[in-house]
Amino acid sequence: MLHIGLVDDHTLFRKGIISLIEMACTQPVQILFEAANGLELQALIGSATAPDIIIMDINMPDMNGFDSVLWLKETYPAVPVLVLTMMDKEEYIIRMLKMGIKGYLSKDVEPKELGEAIHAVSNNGYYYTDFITGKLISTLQQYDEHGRSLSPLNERETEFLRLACSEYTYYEIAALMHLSPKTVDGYRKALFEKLSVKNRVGLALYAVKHDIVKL
Amino acid sequence: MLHIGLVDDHTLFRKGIISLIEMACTQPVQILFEAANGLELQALIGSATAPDIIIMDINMPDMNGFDSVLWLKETYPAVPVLVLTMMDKEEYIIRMLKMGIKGYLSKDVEPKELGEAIHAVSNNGYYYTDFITGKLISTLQQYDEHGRSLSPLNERETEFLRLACSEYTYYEIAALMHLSPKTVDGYRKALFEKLSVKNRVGLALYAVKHDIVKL
DNA sequence: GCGCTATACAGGAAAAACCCTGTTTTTCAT
DNA sequence: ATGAAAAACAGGGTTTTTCCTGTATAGCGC
Repeated sequence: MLHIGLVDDHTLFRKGIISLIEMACTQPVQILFEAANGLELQALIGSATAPDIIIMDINMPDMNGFDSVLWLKETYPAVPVLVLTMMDKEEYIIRMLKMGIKGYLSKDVEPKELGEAIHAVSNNGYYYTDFITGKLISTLQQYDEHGRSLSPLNERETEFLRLACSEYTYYEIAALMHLSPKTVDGYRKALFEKLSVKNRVGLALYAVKHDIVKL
Repeated sequence: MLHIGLVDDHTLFRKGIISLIEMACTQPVQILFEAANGLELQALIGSATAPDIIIMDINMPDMNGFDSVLWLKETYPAVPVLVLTMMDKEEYIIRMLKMGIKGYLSKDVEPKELGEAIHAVSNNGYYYTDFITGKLISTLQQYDEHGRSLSPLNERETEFLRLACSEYTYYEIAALMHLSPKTVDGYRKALFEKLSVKNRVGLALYAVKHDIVKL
């Protein structure tokens, strides 16, 4: 018997997945718990035997997939996580892989593949598709010919970018960061170059797109 | 026999819904077709008898829910549409209701409610919950004491806002809109007031937040 | 010590954004 | 048709952003 924990904020999606798993799986499975977010997961996971696999979404209210996996790795490091999400941004996959998830699946797959992924994770310990491999390669290609990383921003730059997504003037941002306005001016210029944008709007949209600021 | 058409870009979600409908429905149902977006819907709907109900998502690639409903109302005006989405923004609901959809359901409901909605639409012709009513009321409250609308942007303002979320200067935006830079200046000022923002970054973030521009 | 790199900082200037006030034109309801 | 509202537009000003070039300092490898 395969014990599954399911973490996704959309009830209909959860129920649909459960229905599919129960119908399609060759192996007998049992849904140990359903959680709408990380907080519910924390409350529910202790009340049963540890699941053989946790299927996890990323975008969830209150406590998202990243924080949930982080907590799981500290508290239940042995429980494998299969991320099932429609977010297919490179950064998300990379970030999740670094956290030690065992598989990453798009919601845009056939039920058959979900079944295969579940069994692969429980039998082999992992399930990575060509899709993931492709994303990883495209990430590697985000380094320029000098081997320098193009996008990873450092602490100060990230802080500046966050503040640039506001109604503060650069002068005010400088004060908030305890820097000279001229230094902030340098940051702006450097980021324009790094992120290939031409003005502050470009910075703001980049930050939103890459979840450096949340809306 | 109840004939259903399903339009949603996520395969797993579609299959899950089908599994749920087939298991839970008291009445015998048949899934006439599955489409991943409006284009697929256009291609598939003619190849079968007209469905008794179409279940439709909003966020879809290539051709979204709005355009799909628009097309349906022109081509198959008699086919009722039940919108099933996770987008619960007032503007979306209002826009869809104006287009004449027969029901609006969040993906965050119990399967039971989906079944009820399907039967209500096919029997009574519509299914509107308290959730919708609440959203409608909160929309009505978006008018100030003078009865003026606070947020609904008109065509030109929306177009301007879209262009403001770019790296064009206001001067260039004026040219693109065939207006004087001074008029565009007026738009900017008016929108700052309307949207309670202080600079162009505020405009851009508002636009993203309200899905006036997509990232 | 000697380069190398990253960070913090300046002067100066041009461009763009921002913010008033006020005029003309278009639209539209009665 | 006509008066009110909305849209388009200007003059002219201040502030902010953007973009140069160039300097000082601190850390690090060898």
